[in-house]
Amino acid sequence: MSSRPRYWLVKSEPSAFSIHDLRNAPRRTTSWDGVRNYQARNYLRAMKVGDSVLFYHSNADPPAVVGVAEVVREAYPDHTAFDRSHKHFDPRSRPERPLWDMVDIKLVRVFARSLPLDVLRREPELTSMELLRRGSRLSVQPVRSREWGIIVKMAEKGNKRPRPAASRKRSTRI
DNA sequence: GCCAACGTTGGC
DNA sequence: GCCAACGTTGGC
Repeated sequence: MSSRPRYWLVKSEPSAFSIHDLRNAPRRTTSWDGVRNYQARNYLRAMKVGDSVLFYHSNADPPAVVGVAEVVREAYPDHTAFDRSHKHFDPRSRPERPLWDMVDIKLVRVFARSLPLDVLRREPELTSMELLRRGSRLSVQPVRSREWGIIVKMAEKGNKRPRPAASRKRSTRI
Protein backbone atom coordinates (compact mmCIF):
# COMPACT_ATOMS: atom_id res chain seq x y z
CA MET A 1 0.00 0.00 0.00
CA SER A 2 1.67 3.16 -1.20
CA SER A 3 -0.53 5.73 0.55
CA ARG A 4 -2.45 5.37 3.76
CA PRO A 5 -5.40 3.01 3.64
CA ARG A 6 -8.80 4.57 3.11
CA TYR A 7 -10.71 1.34 3.11
CA TRP A 8 -11.15 -1.00 6.02
CA LEU A 9 -12.99 -4.05 7.20
CA VAL A 10 -14.36 -4.65 10.66
CA LYS A 11 -15.69 -7.91 12.03
CA SER A 12 -18.58 -8.36 14.37
CA GLU A 13 -20.48 -11.36 15.52
CA PRO A 14 -24.08 -10.60 14.59
CA SER A 15 -25.27 -12.14 17.85
CA ALA A 16 -23.32 -9.40 19.61
CA PHE A 17 -23.81 -6.51 17.20
CA SER A 18 -25.11 -6.92 13.67
CA ILE A 19 -25.38 -4.52 10.77
CA HIS A 20 -29.10 -4.38 11.55
CA ASP A 21 -28.25 -3.20 15.03
CA LEU A 22 -26.20 -0.48 13.36
CA ARG A 23 -29.13 0.44 11.14
CA ASN A 24 -31.35 0.73 14.21
CA ALA A 25 -28.81 2.69 16.23
CA PRO A 26 -29.35 6.42 16.85
CA ARG A 27 -28.04 8.33 13.81
CA ARG A 28 -27.13 4.88 12.47
CA THR A 29 -23.88 5.37 14.32
CA THR A 30 -22.00 3.34 16.91
CA SER A 31 -18.69 3.46 18.71
CA TRP A 32 -16.46 0.56 17.73
CA ASP A 33 -15.36 -0.40 21.19
CA GLY A 34 -13.91 -3.56 22.67
CA VAL A 35 -10.92 -3.97 20.36
CA ARG A 36 -8.20 -5.53 22.52
CA ASN A 37 -5.55 -6.40 19.99
CA TYR A 38 -2.65 -4.07 19.31
CA GLN A 39 -2.54 -4.46 15.58
CA ALA A 40 -6.27 -3.93 15.29
CA ARG A 41 -6.01 -0.92 17.60
CA ASN A 42 -3.28 0.59 15.46
CA TYR A 43 -5.50 0.25 12.44
CA LEU A 44 -8.32 1.96 14.35
CA ARG A 45 -5.90 4.80 15.07
CA ALA A 46 -5.06 5.11 11.39
CA MET A 47 -8.68 5.61 10.38
CA LYS A 48 -9.74 9.04 9.19
CA VAL A 49 -13.16 10.63 8.97
CA GLY A 50 -14.68 9.69 5.65
CA ASP A 51 -12.85 6.38 5.33
CA SER A 52 -15.01 3.51 4.14
CA VAL A 53 -15.53 0.34 6.11
CA LEU A 54 -16.78 -3.07 5.08
CA PHE A 55 -18.97 -4.62 7.74
CA TYR A 56 -18.34 -8.33 8.19
CA HIS A 57 -20.39 -10.84 10.13
CA SER A 58 -18.12 -13.40 11.75
CA ASN A 59 -19.29 -16.54 13.49
CA ALA A 60 -22.39 -16.23 11.38
CA ASP A 61 -24.20 -18.54 9.02
CA PRO A 62 -22.81 -17.83 6.58
CA PRO A 63 -19.95 -15.56 7.54
CA ALA A 64 -20.26 -12.65 5.10
CA VAL A 65 -19.56 -9.07 4.18
CA VAL A 66 -22.95 -7.51 4.72
CA GLY A 67 -22.64 -3.80 4.08
CA VAL A 68 -20.71 -0.56 4.21
CA ALA A 69 -20.12 1.99 6.93
CA GLU A 70 -18.00 5.12 7.16
CA VAL A 71 -15.77 6.59 9.81
CA VAL A 72 -17.43 9.62 11.41
CA ARG A 73 -15.14 10.08 14.41
CA GLU A 74 -11.46 9.31 14.68
CA ALA A 75 -9.81 7.33 17.46
CA TYR A 76 -10.54 8.31 21.05
CA PRO A 77 -10.15 6.42 24.32
CA ASP A 78 -12.26 3.29 24.70
CA HIS A 79 -13.85 3.98 28.05
CA THR A 80 -15.19 0.43 28.35
CA ALA A 81 -11.64 -0.55 29.32
CA PHE A 82 -11.93 1.64 32.43
CA ASP A 83 -15.15 0.05 33.63
CA ARG A 84 -14.49 -2.78 36.07
CA SER A 85 -17.91 -4.24 35.46
CA HIS A 86 -17.52 -4.23 31.72
CA LYS A 87 -16.75 -7.34 29.75
CA HIS A 88 -13.82 -5.60 28.07
CA PHE A 89 -12.38 -4.10 31.26
CA ASP A 90 -8.60 -3.85 31.17
CA PRO A 91 -6.91 -2.53 34.32
CA ARG A 92 -3.79 -1.63 32.34
CA SER A 93 -5.74 1.08 30.55
CA ARG A 94 -6.15 4.19 32.71
CA PRO A 95 -8.12 7.33 31.87
CA GLU A 96 -4.92 9.34 32.24
CA ARG A 97 -3.10 6.92 29.94
CA PRO A 98 -5.55 5.01 27.76
CA LEU A 99 -4.32 1.84 26.18
CA TRP A 100 -7.27 1.13 23.91
CA ASP A 101 -9.09 3.34 21.46
CA MET A 102 -12.30 3.26 19.51
CA VAL A 103 -13.77 5.08 16.53
CA ASP A 104 -17.34 5.92 15.55
CA ILE A 105 -18.77 4.46 12.39
CA LYS A 106 -21.99 5.23 10.62
CA LEU A 107 -23.99 2.94 8.38
CA VAL A 108 -23.80 3.73 4.69
CA ARG A 109 -25.74 0.81 3.31
CA VAL A 110 -26.75 -2.75 3.93
CA PHE A 111 -26.15 -4.98 0.93
CA ALA A 112 -29.44 -6.34 -0.39
CA ARG A 113 -27.57 -9.57 -0.83
CA SER A 114 -24.58 -10.17 1.38
CA LEU A 115 -21.29 -11.60 0.13
CA PRO A 116 -20.56 -14.88 1.89
CA LEU A 117 -17.01 -15.85 2.67
CA ASP A 118 -17.01 -18.77 0.25
CA VAL A 119 -18.13 -16.51 -2.58
CA LEU A 120 -15.26 -14.13 -1.82
CA ARG A 121 -12.85 -17.05 -1.76
CA ARG A 122 -13.91 -18.00 -5.27
CA GLU A 123 -12.92 -14.58 -6.60
CA PRO A 124 -9.36 -14.89 -7.95
CA GLU A 125 -8.70 -11.16 -7.59
CA LEU A 126 -9.25 -11.32 -3.86
CA THR A 127 -6.87 -14.12 -2.94
CA SER A 128 -4.42 -11.84 -1.16
CA MET A 129 -7.08 -10.12 0.88
CA GLU A 130 -6.32 -10.18 4.60
CA LEU A 131 -9.77 -11.54 5.44
CA LEU A 132 -9.14 -14.59 3.27
CA ARG A 133 -5.70 -15.37 4.55
CA ARG A 134 -5.48 -18.67 6.34
CA GLY A 135 -5.75 -18.23 10.08
CA SER A 136 -6.53 -14.54 9.77
CA ARG A 137 -8.15 -13.30 12.94
CA LEU A 138 -7.68 -9.54 12.81
CA SER A 139 -10.97 -7.87 13.66
CA VAL A 140 -9.93 -4.57 12.10
CA GLN A 141 -7.98 -4.64 8.88
CA PRO A 142 -7.11 -2.48 5.90
CA VAL A 143 -8.60 -3.26 2.49
CA ARG A 144 -6.78 -2.39 -0.72
CA SER A 145 -8.63 -0.01 -3.02
CA ARG A 146 -8.57 -2.65 -5.74
CA GLU A 147 -10.17 -5.16 -3.38
CA TRP A 148 -12.71 -2.57 -2.33
CA GLY A 149 -13.70 -1.98 -5.93
CA ILE A 150 -14.13 -5.65 -6.62
CA ILE A 151 -16.23 -6.27 -3.55
CA VAL A 152 -18.50 -3.31 -4.18
CA LYS A 153 -18.93 -4.44 -7.76
CA MET A 154 -19.80 -7.96 -6.58
CA ALA A 155 -22.34 -6.53 -4.17
CA GLU A 156 -23.93 -4.44 -6.89
CA LYS A 157 -24.11 -7.44 -9.16
CA GLY A 158 -25.80 -9.37 -6.39
CA ASN A 159 -28.19 -6.50 -5.82
CA LYS A 160 -29.29 -6.30 -9.42
CA ARG A 161 -33.00 -6.98 -9.61
CA PRO A 162 -34.40 -9.13 -12.36
CA ARG A 163 -35.68 -6.92 -15.13
CA PRO A 164 -39.45 -6.66 -15.76
CA ALA A 165 -40.78 -9.57 -17.80
CA ALA A 166 -41.45 -7.44 -20.90
CA SER A 167 -37.88 -6.33 -21.31
CA ARG A 168 -36.48 -9.69 -20.37
CA LYS A 169 -38.34 -11.55 -23.10
CA ARG A 170 -35.49 -11.58 -25.56
CA SER A 171 -32.66 -11.97 -23.12
CA THR A 172 -30.92 -15.29 -22.86
CA ARG A 173 -30.81 -16.83 -19.46
CA ILE A 174 -27.45 -18.09 -18.40
C1' DG B 1 -18.72 -29.00 19.41
C1' DC B 2 -14.20 -29.41 17.25
C1' DC B 3 -9.97 -27.66 16.43
C1' DA B 4 -6.35 -24.94 13.79
C1' DA B 5 -4.26 -20.69 14.05
C1' DC B 6 -2.87 -17.14 16.48
C1' DG B 7 -1.79 -13.76 20.48
C1' DT B 8 -0.51 -13.32 25.23
C1' DT B 9 1.50 -14.58 29.52
C1' DG B 10 4.93 -15.90 32.54
C1' DG B 11 8.61 -19.09 34.20
C1' DC B 12 13.18 -19.76 33.40
C1' DG C 1 15.01 -14.23 24.64
C1' DC C 2 12.90 -18.77 24.51
C1' DC C 3 8.97 -21.39 24.62
C1' DA C 4 5.18 -24.05 26.86
C1' DA C 5 0.75 -23.23 28.52
C1' DC C 6 -3.23 -21.03 28.00
C1' DG C 7 -7.09 -18.26 26.09
C1' DT C 8 -9.46 -16.58 22.05
C1' DT C 9 -11.05 -16.35 17.35
C1' DG C 10 -13.77 -18.05 14.03
C1' DG C 11 -14.53 -21.41 10.15
C1' DC C 12 -16.51 -25.63 9.65
